[in-house]
Amino acid sequence: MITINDIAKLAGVSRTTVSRVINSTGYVSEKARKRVMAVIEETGYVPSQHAKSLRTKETKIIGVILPKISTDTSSRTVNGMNSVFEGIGYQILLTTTDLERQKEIEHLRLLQNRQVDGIILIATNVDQALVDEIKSSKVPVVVVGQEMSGVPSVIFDDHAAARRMTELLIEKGRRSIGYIGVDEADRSVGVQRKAGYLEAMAQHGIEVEDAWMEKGDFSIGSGYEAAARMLETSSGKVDAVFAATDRMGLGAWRYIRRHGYDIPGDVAVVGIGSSETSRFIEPALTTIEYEYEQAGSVAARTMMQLLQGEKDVSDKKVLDFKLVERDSV
Amino acid sequence: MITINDIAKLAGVSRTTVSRVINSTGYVSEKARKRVMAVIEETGYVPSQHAKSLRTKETKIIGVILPKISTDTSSRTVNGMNSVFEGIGYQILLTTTDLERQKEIEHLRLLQNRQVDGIILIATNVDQALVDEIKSSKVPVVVVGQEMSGVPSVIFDDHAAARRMTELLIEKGRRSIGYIGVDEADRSVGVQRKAGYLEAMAQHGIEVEDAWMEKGDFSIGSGYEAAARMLETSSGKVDAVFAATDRMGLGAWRYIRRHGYDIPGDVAVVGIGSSETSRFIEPALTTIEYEYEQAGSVAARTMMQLLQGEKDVSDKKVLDFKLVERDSV
DNA sequence: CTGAAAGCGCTTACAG
DNA sequence: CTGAAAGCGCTTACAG
Repeated sequence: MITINDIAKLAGVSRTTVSRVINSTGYVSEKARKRVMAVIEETGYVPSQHAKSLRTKETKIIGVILPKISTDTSSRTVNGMNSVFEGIGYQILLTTTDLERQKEIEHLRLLQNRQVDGIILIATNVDQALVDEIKSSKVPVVVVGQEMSGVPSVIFDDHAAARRMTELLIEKGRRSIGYIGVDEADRSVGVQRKAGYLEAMAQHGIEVEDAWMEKGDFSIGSGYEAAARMLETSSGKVDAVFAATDRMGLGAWRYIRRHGYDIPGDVAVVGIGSSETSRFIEPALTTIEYEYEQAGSVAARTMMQLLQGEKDVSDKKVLDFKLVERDSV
Repeated sequence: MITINDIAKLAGVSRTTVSRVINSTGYVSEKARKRVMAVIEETGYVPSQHAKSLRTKETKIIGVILPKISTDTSSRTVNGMNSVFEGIGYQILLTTTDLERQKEIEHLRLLQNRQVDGIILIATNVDQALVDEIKSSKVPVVVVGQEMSGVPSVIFDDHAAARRMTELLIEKGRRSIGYIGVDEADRSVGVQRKAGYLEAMAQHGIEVEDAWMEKGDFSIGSGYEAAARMLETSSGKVDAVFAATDRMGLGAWRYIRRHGYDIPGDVAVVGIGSSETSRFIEPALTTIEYEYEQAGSVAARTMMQLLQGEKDVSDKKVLDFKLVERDSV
């Protein structure tokens, strides 16, 4: 392996000088710079990041923890972050928990050991253990997708989005609106969205029946099952199904079509997330679109503020949403 | 920051001993080990990977270059690699080129600077510049998805898969089979699949008309456009469309349905890749399923062989495929 | 404008 | 079973 010492020797200067030309710091004569550059070019030398980091305590790497890499959500968020980091010489180190909660904590630790400069976590829960781990982190952490008091977070207005969607359904004349939610450990999806739905229903004086409330686990299959239970127990009384996520909405959509109901004639189906498949099916799913790219870039910019030691970094940025009305209502 | 020296002092031993208990190497008395462990526990000490790597020249990190993170293909491949690496203490550093070819080379360089132990590249082309970069790499490189002579690669049998699919269409009585391919810089998708299609056609004595051959760019939209051109110029003569990828197949599917044709009554549509959406639409798309998880795990295992300096690592592993017949034929 | 020297936090022969 | 010392490849005051 070729090192800074080799370059120094070949260029006939000290390694201090080589370091200076590499980093363009301090004074270096034009002649020395030229010679060093030439040698670097010839040899294809690249400085060891480890040695450098060991000295400077900086890695220019931001660790990103994703729940799942295969989703639109993840890729769009990462793209948003990339757009900010790329220009300023930062790199992203991606890890994925594959939806295992325990791994969020594990990866938080692993990334710190790798000496990343900061960590952006796309969170799926607000467990106390997670919050504790974040608060005791040596490096700045920015959370996306969940609100955590005292931790800089970028979130969507899940409550308002769900309320708006429910109102659309009510405007369209639906009254018996079933809801497919998820576990409440996920505050954003499990709690906020449900609250938005319930609030809209209450405001319009519609009493929500027990049989209308179902729960899934984010998967398409669980949406299918939930729709089945809902339509069986309330014996076809439901005239709309609101799924907290597009994937579960897709499952519900499939159950409903398979069992001879017309969408939206008999039952309307809506989701949240604007996935590719939701746009593609016929009738296309009405959904809420979140600006994931923006979430990514806002998170990245927040991280940079933290890294630059800015004091007044607000610990909560709420992003907008857009209602996308399609054929399923 | 707390270092190995602090631990040594607190535990009343030398840092050599601390190093030994951390890495479980050499002899350490039970008493010393206990004391050191206790101190590590209390302080929450974690060794600096940079310092460690600087000494050992090992990082236990494998860099992975993905063309796009949002696809099923990518996530399944990464999962396959994870299943191998997780057990043996290796971590994955993910980067994405977002389909820009130049970035494959750039990332190859960046990862080497980060001193990863090896690089797995999910390749989209076999440009000479790329091959050169790979061959001059300081660390082992394994390529997935493209055949590169002299470079260990894991590939699918694209030629056989396309031929098999074409034969299915012919068995079903189709004769005028249109083909939507991609640029030939991509040997696997652009060249091999087309060759398989052409071979099957030739073997069955069907002459392929110019108007049946179209080209797209992997996107859904390009499949739509290609189908449009195909059905217009050959004035409805085509009775099947074979798209080299599911996404383009989806586009074709959409065009065909929108223009009043029945699938599969008037036109059959098939793809390759087994994407989620392809399964979900009605009629569901007939496709080829590749074992991406297996590709990932095979690539990971090949990497480990390379890292362990094994001599007889075959530089070409060809994976199987499965024909998934659904409603679109 | 340039270089010698110290030091970042580890591991690993070597000697005991 | 244990420790002193050298060294991995850099950067950065400090002195000239």
